[in-house]
Amino acid sequence: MSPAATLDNAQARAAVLRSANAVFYARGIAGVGMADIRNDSGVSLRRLYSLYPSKRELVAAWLTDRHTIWMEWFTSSVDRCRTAGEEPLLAAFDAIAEWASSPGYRGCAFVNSAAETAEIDDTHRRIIAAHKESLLTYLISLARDGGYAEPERLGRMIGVLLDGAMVDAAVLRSCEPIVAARDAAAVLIDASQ
Amino acid sequence: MSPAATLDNAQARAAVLRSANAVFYARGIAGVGMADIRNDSGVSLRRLYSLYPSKRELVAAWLTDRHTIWMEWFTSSVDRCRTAGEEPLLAAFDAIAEWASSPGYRGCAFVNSAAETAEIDDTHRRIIAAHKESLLTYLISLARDGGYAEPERLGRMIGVLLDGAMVDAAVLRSCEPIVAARDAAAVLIDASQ
DNA sequence: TTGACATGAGAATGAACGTTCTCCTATAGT
DNA sequence: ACTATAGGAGAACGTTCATTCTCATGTCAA
Repeated sequence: MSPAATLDNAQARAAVLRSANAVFYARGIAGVGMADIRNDSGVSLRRLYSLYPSKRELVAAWLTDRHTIWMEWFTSSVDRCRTAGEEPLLAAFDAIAEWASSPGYRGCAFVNSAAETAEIDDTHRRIIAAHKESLLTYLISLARDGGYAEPERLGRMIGVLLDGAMVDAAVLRSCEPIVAARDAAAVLIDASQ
Repeated sequence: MSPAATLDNAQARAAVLRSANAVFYARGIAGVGMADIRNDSGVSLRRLYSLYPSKRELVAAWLTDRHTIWMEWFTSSVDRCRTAGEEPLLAAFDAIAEWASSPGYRGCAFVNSAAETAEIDDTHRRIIAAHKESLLTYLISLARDGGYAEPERLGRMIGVLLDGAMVDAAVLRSCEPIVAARDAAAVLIDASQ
């Protein structure tokens, strides 16, 4: 099959997606060329195009991949706090706060990508919307598990707060909006007892 | 001085900014070329560059201009509802909901611009952050005028909700997040009585 | 009228970038 | 060993775009 020295398709795809994740998030889709992906991943342009026939398709693959990665990170962060006895719906904000404090934080990759009209097509838009729907579904399930009144309503309210927190923390380069959002979430949760 | 048939600098600037506002918001900064601005405004490239020495400076002028325009629209919308007897902090969400229902809605221009790393520089980022600070100041003043406990805290919570509502309405192409945000704001306001 | 200057229309320049192509190496199956 | 094929390196192509330049026109002050 493949020689030991080179990567098989699955390995090459993984390398490309890893680079795409780093570089698209850091510099935006329009700010990254295919040559940048090649330089970062070590996968040649030729192979890159054999794996992903166009930049659009690479972006779609990246968004899909990032959805999985992000949701795994997010749910496991919440889980960790849940087992530590914290209210999961509040733990969500702690996870975001920790992320926002880390170097290179630029807000939500999906929101940022959606803002780049020139680089985004309808396929991308659908992936992004599906990601937000998925996040909402998860938050609603947390609200349901918590036994609150009107879990769907509570979950949606928390969802708007979370997105606002991610965006404002990036724009203002501060965790203060996340603190305010968490604070608000606590009030909403109290009111849903 | 200037011939009657041509525009003086002030008129040309106004025409350029009007076009910039339409086209940068609709297609993003990277999605618009200087030639597009010329085509839309009728101001020649040469004059365009004599008014704004670079695209960066045009973008900065647009952001500054849009801040003024948007804040005027927003505060007057809130005022209109205030005189109609509605709680101003809730009227804010109604204003956003009406905007989001109008054709061409693409979320908050400042958030979208901040997401375009490749096109945005530090000057732009400062204008954007100042806009959000200004919005926050206004919301806090509304909370203060409403006589609520901890108006700064309430204003900041409403601010995160508003931004989340604008973003999510754009991403999901739905007013539902705005409704959820308004709903949450009502609970927060109640809790601040 | 004449010369200095502003302006418009749009061509030219130079860089960036998505995508394809060429040349060359190395491997795998025979 | 021999050929067909995959893959790498990176040049080449075609386009887009910010920015500048040229040429032609028109205006104002004298």
